[in-house]
Parts: sequence; structure tokens; C-alpha cells
Amino acid sequence: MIKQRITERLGSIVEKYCKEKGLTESISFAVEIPPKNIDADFAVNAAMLLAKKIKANPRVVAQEIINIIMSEMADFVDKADIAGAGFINLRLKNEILYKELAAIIEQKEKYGSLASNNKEKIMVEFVSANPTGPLHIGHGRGAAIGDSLARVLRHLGYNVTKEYYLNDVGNQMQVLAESVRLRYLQLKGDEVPFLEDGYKGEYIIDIAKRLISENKNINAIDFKKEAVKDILATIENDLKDFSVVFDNWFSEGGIAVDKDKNGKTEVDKACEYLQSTGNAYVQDEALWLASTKFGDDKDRVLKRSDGRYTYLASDVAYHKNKFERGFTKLVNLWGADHHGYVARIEACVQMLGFSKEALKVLLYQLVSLVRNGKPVPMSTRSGEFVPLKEVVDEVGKDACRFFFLLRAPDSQLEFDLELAKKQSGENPVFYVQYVNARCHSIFRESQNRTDLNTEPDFSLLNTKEERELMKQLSTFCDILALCEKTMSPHHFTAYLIELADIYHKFYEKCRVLGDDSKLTVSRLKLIEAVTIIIKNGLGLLGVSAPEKM
RNA sequence: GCGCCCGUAGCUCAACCGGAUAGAGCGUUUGACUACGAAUCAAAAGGUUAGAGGUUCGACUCCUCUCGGGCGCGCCA
Repeated sequence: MIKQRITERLGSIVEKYCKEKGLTESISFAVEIPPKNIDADFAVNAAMLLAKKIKANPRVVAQEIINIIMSEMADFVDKADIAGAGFINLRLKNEILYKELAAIIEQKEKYGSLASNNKEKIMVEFVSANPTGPLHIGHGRGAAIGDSLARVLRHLGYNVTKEYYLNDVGNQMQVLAESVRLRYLQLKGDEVPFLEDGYKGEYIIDIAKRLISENKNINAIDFKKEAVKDILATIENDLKDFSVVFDNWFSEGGIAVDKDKNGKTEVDKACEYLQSTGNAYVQDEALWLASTKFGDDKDRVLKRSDGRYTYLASDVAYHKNKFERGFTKLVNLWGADHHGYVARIEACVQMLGFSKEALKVLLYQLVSLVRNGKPVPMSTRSGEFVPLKEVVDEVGKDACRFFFLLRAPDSQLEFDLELAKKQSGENPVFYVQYVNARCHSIFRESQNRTDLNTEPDFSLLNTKEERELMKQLSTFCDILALCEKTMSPHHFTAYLIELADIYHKFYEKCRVLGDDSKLTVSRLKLIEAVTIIIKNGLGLLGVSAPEKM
């Protein structure tokens, strides 16, 4: 928030300066956090950029801008000086930090929320794993990223819907049904061979066992329906244990199977619409999507020559449906193995009359598993996959989510199962949670004091450690903005680790419960703000903030 | 063969539109508990940012090429 305000005010100063120098347009400069060895709160590169434009000495330009800053932003800036090639380094007035501290304490969990001015309807679609087996660890990464992103966007005031797209039609469903049926027969004693490409997991046998225990006639059993029912229940439960709850589960059957009064499905209608607008055409008895018109490298089949639709046709109809439900921004979170699909779905969105920006496809790299130094294959059909549930049960939901969000989605993530199972301080989540526990321990201890019935005076918070702490607390909003800009919540893990680091240093140097009542009360307020930010930040990541550990 | 992503400390990874001495955690070494939780802190060691060239005041970041890893290239989902 502070950074944003500084940027705005500097913007008008720079603009004014540009006019004075006869430039027709202003420049876009950056306000940054300087490296740790520099004793300043913010660094501005405007002078260097301007110097280039007006062909002047950057340090001279910097001095001229500093003169304006010192006269126009005296309420904000304590000190401004030139460094290096022409950086303008600013030191904030402490009063600004005190004000921010007060805002955190007053607004609590609402701090940083912009609920009033932003109501855009956003859909975040993620996980969307086929209902053919339990979620594995790769789905977990998508779940953690998607859910946390949704939490961040909600905190920023967007009207967010989390949706799971359910591919409950198609070949794989037949294979699933057949897999269960064959297991059922085998359990009954028939020596039928199993499908080579069938689903070989133990859960298939469990489903068959349940069906046998219900003692129904085999002809009365809808194997597909029963299998999907059990598997979905498992998926939903595993997600719940991972603190992920969807607002909506969208069935592909609803658009590919269900028909309106004219006997048409939504997929039929979407394809007709594309044809009517010249974006789909018939060739070799198949219906093609002219996706090359919007940047794809080849056109794609929507309807095969035998009359069956492809998966893409359903997906077109699905995205059309999303827009029809009033969403103006769609976020799709896909595993990187689907990246070849991005171009064609972006083409679809444009064919449906929306801008390319209305859809954001986020790819996350797959998780590679290591167990005892050996890579673990992860195909759902191999029967050797590692379920999300197994890892969550062993390392805990908090550690698991934090771990997934520790890295940028673009990075391949190596998940060492043996390492993840170690429930020790090696996991950074404990380091962050420990801050909260320590603060609450002090709160409990402070109950024994009778002299704390006085108003805080923030101006007593003037050590280097306290100032660092207040600064870090005040950048919470900047991290929110960064997550929005990059559409990734992972910045919060780094932020919280840094906050924890600063807090622990503060803890060593500044005793909270001291002889001076006024100072004690002020520091109690400071660490109250710390607990608020830790709890908010961890909350955005779907991680708990225990008061005792 | 073509396309997308990645390559940063021993390991796993950060680095906010291109910015200052590239940062954390783990691991290693050495210190610190008779006041709020040592799940902590202080200090040390560890780097030609895969390689080569280019753009510029300035490149981990942008461009070109090479090498290496992952993934994708079907009238499958």
C-alpha cells in the first residue's frame, strides 16, 4: 500500500518534471526495494530513464527531482539521496509506518482487502482430474495453486468461483466401467482376463467389493455410475482434507449428453455457432475448427468423420457456457502436459467473441517424485501412482500445501517423499508457524501483568529491528498485488519466510514484556499486527496458524 | 524433426516492467539458553546465473545459436 502511494505521488512529480523539460509524455519508472546493503526503504530509477531521454547527467536529474520530492512529499519522505548511477533512494518517515501498523490492527483480517471497488466475476477452474481414480500428488500441486490463487483474488475483492470440470463421458468411462465389471466377475470366481489398458488400482477392487456386498443382480448394476460415484466421493474427501472446497462441479455430460427440446446438446449448438460464423468447416467428412486463424499451428477436428465429437468440442461448449454464466475472466490451471492445448482454446475464446485476455491459461510443471533416489512413475493407469492422500496423511496438510506453493508454478518440482515425511524443522512451514506460536505465548504471559492498562505509543518503536518489522508488515498489500499481476500465489511463501526471519531477529533484540509499561503495550500491539499478517498470509495459502505447537 | 517450459551455491529453489555487492531453506563449520517457546539467534564457508555471441549506462531477466533436462505434437481424453 505504501509502495503504491509513493509510486502515485512520484508519478505526478515526474510528470511535472517532464513537462518542464519539454517532453510530450511522461515515463514509466519503477519503485523498488533496494538491496539489503543499501540503507533506504525505496529506490527509484526515474532519473536514469529521464537522463537518457533528455540527454543529461543522471545524477543532476536525480538531484533536481529530489529537490521537488523534499518540498512536495515532506509528509512522506524523511530523506532522499542519490546513489550509484543515479538511483534516488528514499527513507520513509516513521509516522507512515506507524499509521500502517494502526491500520493492520484496526482492519485485522480485512487488511489489504479491496472489497469495495472490484466485483469482476472470475472463474478459476482447476484440478479437473478425470474421475477414474484418486487424486495423485501432481493434482495436489494444481489444487494448492488454484485454491490459493482463488483465495488471493477473493481477498482482492473479485467475485471468484472455483470450479471442477468433470470429464464424465468418453472412452475412458467405458474402460473404467469395464475395469470394475471384470474385477467384480473375478471376485465372484470367474477367471476372466483383465483389460490390458484397464485401471489396475486397488480402488477398482474396492468398488467391486462394495457392489458385491450390496448383492444386486449383475444386470441391474450401472458400473460406470457406481464407479464414478465412489471415485468422486474419494476425490471430494481428499480435497477437503487438503482444505480445498469447490463452489461448483461441472459435468461434461451436462453439455455433451443432455439435450434441449430440439434434441440438441450444448456441444451441438456450440459447433453450429462456430460453423455459422465461419470458424468451423467440413472437410473429409469431419468438422474442423479453423484455429489457425487465431494463431494455432494447425486446424483441429471437432467432430470425427464417424459423427462422434472430440474432447475439444466439449471444451468449446464448456468455455462458451462459462461466458454465458457471466464470467468475464476465466482462469484455467492446467498441468504442463496440456500445454499443446493452449493455442486452440485461446482461439476458441476469440471465436466466441471475447478478447484473448478474457482467458488466462496457467500451466504448472509436473511434480516429479523421488523415492529412495528412484523416480516414481505417475500414470493413473500404471497402478503405481502416489495418491495425494498418502502424502497429506504423512506430512500434514499444512506442510504439503506450503511445500507446493514454495516454488513458481513454472518450475519443475521435485518432491522427495522421504524428505516430505520428515516432520521436523526442515520444513519452512514450521518456521513461519512458530512466529505465531511465540507471539501467542507472549500474549498468554502478558495476562499476568497488571500495569498494561495504558495506551500504546508507536513512536517508542524506534529500533532498527522494529522498523524492519513494520516495513515488512506494510508490504503485505504489495505481495497481494504481485500475486495478482503474476497470477500466482507462491510469492506469499517467500514473503512469510522473510517476515518470520525478521520477527525472530526482533525477538532476540527487543524484549516485549519489559519494565516500561508504555513500551510493553506498544510492542504487544506490534506483535499483534504480526499475528494478524501471519494468519492472513498463511490463510491465503490454506495453511493454519496454530497458537500453540 | 517441430513447439512450449526449465537450467542460478553441495541439494531444493527465490530474485517484483532490465538496476546497486544474485538471495533463502536444507546440509557443512563455529558460537549463544538462571527473564516473553533454542522449532530460535549470531557468525563462517559455498556462484564465470549451463556455454557462446548480441542489444545497453546497466542482463539471471530481452534477442540469436549450441548443449542438457521435462513435456507436448491423434478424426485420444
